[in-house]
Order: sequence, then structure tokens, then C-alpha cells
Amino acid sequence: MPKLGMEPIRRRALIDATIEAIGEVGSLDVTVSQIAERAGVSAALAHHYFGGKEELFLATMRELLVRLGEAARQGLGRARTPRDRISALIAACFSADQFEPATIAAWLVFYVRAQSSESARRLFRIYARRLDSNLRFAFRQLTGTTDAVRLAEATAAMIDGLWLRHALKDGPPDPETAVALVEDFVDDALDARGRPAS
Amino acid sequence: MPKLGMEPIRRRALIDATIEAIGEVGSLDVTVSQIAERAGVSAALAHHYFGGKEELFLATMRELLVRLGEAARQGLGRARTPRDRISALIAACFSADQFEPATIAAWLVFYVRAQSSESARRLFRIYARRLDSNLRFAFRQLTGTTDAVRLAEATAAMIDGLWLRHALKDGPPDPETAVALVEDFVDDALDARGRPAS
Amino acid sequence: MPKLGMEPIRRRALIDATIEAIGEVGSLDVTVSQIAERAGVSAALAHHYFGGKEELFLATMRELLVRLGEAARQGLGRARTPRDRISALIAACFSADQFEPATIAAWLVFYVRAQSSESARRLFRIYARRLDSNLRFAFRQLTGTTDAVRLAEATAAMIDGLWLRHALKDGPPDPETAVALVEDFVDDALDARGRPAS
Amino acid sequence: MPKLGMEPIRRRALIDATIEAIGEVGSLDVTVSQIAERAGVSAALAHHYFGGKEELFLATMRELLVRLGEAARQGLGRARTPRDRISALIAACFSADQFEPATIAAWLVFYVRAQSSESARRLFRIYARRLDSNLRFAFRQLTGTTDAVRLAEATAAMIDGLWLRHALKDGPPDPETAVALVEDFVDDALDARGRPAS
DNA sequence: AATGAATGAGCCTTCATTCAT
DNA sequence: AATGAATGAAGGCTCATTCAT
Repeated sequence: MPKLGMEPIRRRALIDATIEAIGEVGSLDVTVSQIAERAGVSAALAHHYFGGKEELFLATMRELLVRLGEAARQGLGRARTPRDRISALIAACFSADQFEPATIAAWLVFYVRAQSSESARRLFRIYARRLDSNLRFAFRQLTGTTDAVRLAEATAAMIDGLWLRHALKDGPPDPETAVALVEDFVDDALDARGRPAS
Repeated sequence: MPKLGMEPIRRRALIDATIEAIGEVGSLDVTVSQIAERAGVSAALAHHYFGGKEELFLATMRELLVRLGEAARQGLGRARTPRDRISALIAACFSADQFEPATIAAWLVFYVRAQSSESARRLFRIYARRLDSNLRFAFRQLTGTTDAVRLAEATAAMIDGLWLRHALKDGPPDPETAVALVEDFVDDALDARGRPAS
Repeated sequence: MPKLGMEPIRRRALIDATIEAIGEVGSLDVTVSQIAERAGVSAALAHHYFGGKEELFLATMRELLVRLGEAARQGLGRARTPRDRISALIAACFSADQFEPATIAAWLVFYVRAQSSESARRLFRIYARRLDSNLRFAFRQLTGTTDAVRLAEATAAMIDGLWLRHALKDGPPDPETAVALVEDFVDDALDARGRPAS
Repeated sequence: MPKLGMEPIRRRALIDATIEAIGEVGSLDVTVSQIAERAGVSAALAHHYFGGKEELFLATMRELLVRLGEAARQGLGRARTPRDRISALIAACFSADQFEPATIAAWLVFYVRAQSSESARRLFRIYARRLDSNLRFAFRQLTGTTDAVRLAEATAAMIDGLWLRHALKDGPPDPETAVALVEDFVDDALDARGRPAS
């Protein structure tokens, strides 16, 4: 039954369906029909609203990025100290939303996509830069600039690595352990900084 | 004119071509024809020798895994202390061979493939388990068992994360910095271990 | 806000938009949406008023035919002699209205359409018959019946041919030259008639 | 049963099938599958050999043009006088090959195509220019240069017009009458030239 | 040993058309 | 009077795969 104002609803449904479908299949080899069916609409409608498969994927990536950005922003808002800010960023990356199997899978898949699609890469750069600069900024208040850069990179790498490994694990996601590993790393690294001559 | 004993030559050429092609395109969306052309043979021949695209990909993954395994084995052979063994493993992961753009891309792509292909996942498990157990074994000689597990996982995660990030960078690979980051992490972590109450 | 008496306005707008669209694209491969947009209405409305694409095309053809018919009638009204009548018909075919690029293109396109659509062919027959009989009638007053048929056919053919060739030319239409060519042909033909044995 | 050297055979079969299919349907709205089926092959093969529908159409046009060119060349070879050359060109345009219903339809359809496809237009220009220059050359030997241009254009137009009209006629083609009309036109025109003051 | 020939299956995309509002 | 919403049907194209040579 056609109603007015369906567009945002359909777009949202299609994007969610895309995440689910990619999550289930574990790759971008998902047909528009599969996605549309999951969203309860025809494939033609997906094209109608997004223009094509490529754009649907891009919109989905953007959504993923936005969600992560919001999680980070909220966490940062509640943080009081620089060390808190770092924890907030780590927590955001492993928050329930982000760590659902389908979401992890979708992230990973888009990560790879970024290798071959210029538009995808552009989107990812924005995300990477934002996370990095947030981390760097927090670290800088705890160490010198040079170390901040290093530590920010290492932290980001570990986060990504844990994501990656979770994407391949069979069992349920285990965000607590992941967070603990990164936190320990940060603690140790900052600790070592404070005691230069060991 | 058909020659005798061409099989190993062709197989090798096709596997190399697969790595190159995937590296260039940045995804598994490579046609058998493209690969075959790059190897200087017909697409039909690829099927003749491998049975199908799937098997060609699997063989290529296996090759990648073997190469990494060999790099690790060689490094471990020269290592004298447990700490040396850890460094050897890190170095192997970032050795010149492994860190060529095409290879990084191929790894990443196969990583994702593992999500949807049971056979691919099986192969990767073997690799992950071997790296993990090697790391764990070395760490266990420097820390307690519990910490060894944790540290091994964190180290492996950081390595994977650095790989991932390099896969998306535009510039030339920078293995030295990557190695330094991981080594620092290990140093700091072991350091912290030795001085429990900080 | 819906207004009353919109029907004729919309129909006219849609027909004009059809001519323009066909003229611009140079073929019948025009979507109903494109036409509707050009007319400033929704595609659904086009169906509402015409019933379908086919009927819209047919209505457009009819319009084209009517315009040509009117141009001819007006010219014939002012003609005094049989020879004048011939000139009037020629002039009508190359009158400004008919010789606009979009109109030429539309004519040509519909001409082809007539090959595959019975209804389109029927419309064209009416036009062709009317032009032919007008020409024949005029010629008959200047020559014998047999020759009149021949000359009418030749004249009509030349007119159509000149149209065709103009449809493919890049530059601006050149009705004067076209008219001159046909007039010369008629003159020469009639001349030859008068002097049978050469 | 796959054999070697099939390519030229298949190409030829596909081109012939294209002409037939277009001729039967009377428009370019022919699917590749229809054409392929008529040629006794799969649609995929058509793409394999031609790359796409567009190229298949272009190749078909080229073939049509070549056939016409050959008919003209043969006729010209046998012509002794300038007037003979003109007749030869006219005859070529209405020769049995060219005047088959399917061929006429295909010509007409491609003629229209030229309006929207740059590549098609380019091909047609070549044909038009060649026919024109041949005609002009012959006329120039019989009249002054200025008249030659005019007469060549008028002749070409009449030929095209007769083609056009035949394309829409239901009955069987009637090349003799068509040729007679054009020949009469040429005769009368040349006659008139010779007797300037009437 | 190697390949040209050939195809079936499947996907993206377009578009005319319908319907409820 | 007019339109946004929605879809079924169909077409072009790609590609892995097979087969006879």
C-alpha cells in the first residue's frame, strides 16, 4: 500500500538489509535482489532509491562510519581526562553495536573494497584520520608529540587487528577481552614512557 | 609445441599470475581469463590444471601461507633466545617478500574470503594457529602462561592490524616502522610484566 | 491544486514534449519519464491522459500530420493555377514549421516506426495518399493522366529524399535550396512534357 | 561441434541474421538473443565476437555499405560514357541485392540510427559522400560544375526518397519503376540544360 | 599439452505501467 | 487533477566452464 514519505524508511531498510546480507554471506558477492528481498521490496526499488549497487554499498559504508562516529562522540563527551578519552575511543570501537558479527563482517568487506574503489577509499580515509587524530590528541597530552604519533598508530593498529581476527572467529564476539588487551597495551606503553631508562 | 614436464611450470606461473592480478585489482573480482592471460596461457588451461577457479584460489592461498611459514622457520632457526624468537616471527611477517603490495593485497583479500569459504577458513586457521602457538611458546618462556596467551594474541593482532593499514595506504610499504611498533609493544609489555606494581 | 480544464493543456504540453524529446535524442528511445519531465508533469499523468506510450506516440504523429495538412491547405487556398498548387505543396513541406530540426527528426523516426506499427502505418498512408492525390490532381491539369501519376510520385519521392538528407545533416536546415531543387525538377519535367520528341 | 576458423563464418552469419531480424521487425528493437537464435548460435557468442550489440549493428551497417559500394563499382566498371556512369549508379542503388525488403528496412533503420549515434553517422557520411562525388563527377562531364552539384544532389535525394517510400509499401519491391523515374528525371534535367532558354 | 569454440546461468539495470492517495 | 510508490518483465552483458580438436 503506497504511502507518502516512504523514502527514508526504504533507504534505511535497504541499508540494514545490505549490512545483514553482507554479514551473512561474508563478502560483497551479494545480489541486489537478495538485499531487496531481505528489505521486503523489489530489486527495482533499490535502484530507484540508490541509483545502483555501487551507491547502495557506498551509502551503507557511510552509515557504518556514521554510527561509529557517533559512538565515539558520545564516549568522548563523557570522558574527563586524556586517559579517559583514549578508553572512550577504544570502547567505542568495541561497543555492542560495532561488534555484532554482521557489522564486523561488513566492515571487513568494505575495508577490502577500499582497495579497489576510490570512493570507498575516500570514505575510509576520513574515518581513519578522525580516529587517529583523536587518539593522537589524547596521547599528546600524556606524552611528547613523537611518541603520541607512534602510540596512536600502534593503538589503532591493534584495534583493527582485533577486529580482523574477530571477523574470522566462529564463536560469539568477545569485546571485553579485546578491550582489555588494548587497554593493557596503552597502560604498559604509557608506563614505559614514564620510566625511560629501564 | 607441447613440451613434457610443463605442469609444475604452468602451475607456478598461474599462481604467481593470480597473486599479481589480485594485487592489481585489489579484490577477488578477477576473471580466470585475466589470470590466464597474465600467465601467458589460455583460460582453459587454468581449468585443466586446477579444476576450477575456486581451487586456483585455494592453491594460491596455500602458496602464500607456505611462503610465510618458510620465512618464519628460517628466522626461528637463527634465533637463540626466546626474545629472539619473537623478533624473528615479527620480522618474518614484515619481510620483504610478504610486504610487497601485491602480496599484502592478496592476503587481505583472502582474509575476507575466509569469511565465506569454509576451505579458505580452514587454511587460515592453520596459519593463525601456528603463528599463535609459536608466539605463545616464546612468551611463555618469558612470562607466565596466562600472560603469554594474552601477549601472543595482542602481538598477533597488532601485526595483522599493521598489515591491514598498510594495505590501504597509498605510499610504498614501510616495514621498518611497522616492525619497530610491534617490537616496542613487546618490550613495554615484557617490561611491565617484570615490574608488576607500578 | 488541481484545476479544471487542464486536460487539453496537458495533452498539448505532452505532445510538444514528445516532439522535442524525440528530436533531441533522434530516436524513439525516449522514456515516458523524460517526456513527462519535459512537460512538467509526472509520468503517471502521461499514462492517465493517453493510456500508454504507444498512444502518446500515435497522438504525436497525428499532430504532426495535422500541422502539415494545415500548412498544405493554407497554401492551396492561396494558389491560383495548377502550377501554383504544386508549388504550394512543395512549399508546405519545407515550411519553417516542418523544417525545424526537432520536427524533421520526429518525422523521420515515425517514418521508420510505420514499418513495425500497423497503426502508425495507417496514419502515414493517409498523409501519403493525400499529398499524392493533391499532386496528381495538379499535375493532371498540366499533363496527361499517366504522366501525372509518374510525376507526382517522383516529386513526392524527391521531397521525402530531401527531408531524409536534411535529417542527417549537421548544419542548420536549408529549405530554400531544397525547394529550388524540387521546383527545378518540376519545371524541367513539365518542360520535357511539352516537347515530347527531343 | 567446435571447429577451427569458425570466426569469419559466425560473424557473417550473425550479420546476415541481424539484417534479416531488423528487416522482419522493422526497427532496431531487436534483441541480441533473437539475432543469435536466427544465426543458430547463443547470444553469448554474439557478444564474444562483436563485443556488444552496438558493435554488431555497426558491423552490419558497414557490411551493407560495402555491398552497395561493390555494386556501384561493378556497374561503373562496365560504364562507357558519363551518362552510362549515372545510370550505373542508379542501377546499383536499386539492384536486386539492395532492394530486398529486409535490406531496405535495415537501411532505413540505420539511417535513423545515424541521427543519434555518432559512429553510425560517420559511416553514413562516407557512403553519402562517395555516392555524391561519383554522381557529381559524372554530371560535371555533362554540364557545368554548378549544375552538376545541384543535379547530383537532386538525383541522390530522389533515390533516397524512392527507397524510403518503398520501405513503407506493402507490396513487393518494384525496382524497374523506381529506376525509370530517376532516369526520366536525369534525362529531363540534362535536356533542359541543353536548351537553356525555354 | 594446449586451445578456440561455445554456452548456460546469473546479475545489474531500465522502464512502462499500476495503484492508492 | 495529479503523483509518489512500487513492481514485473525483459534485455545486455559477463564469466566460469566444457568439449572437440
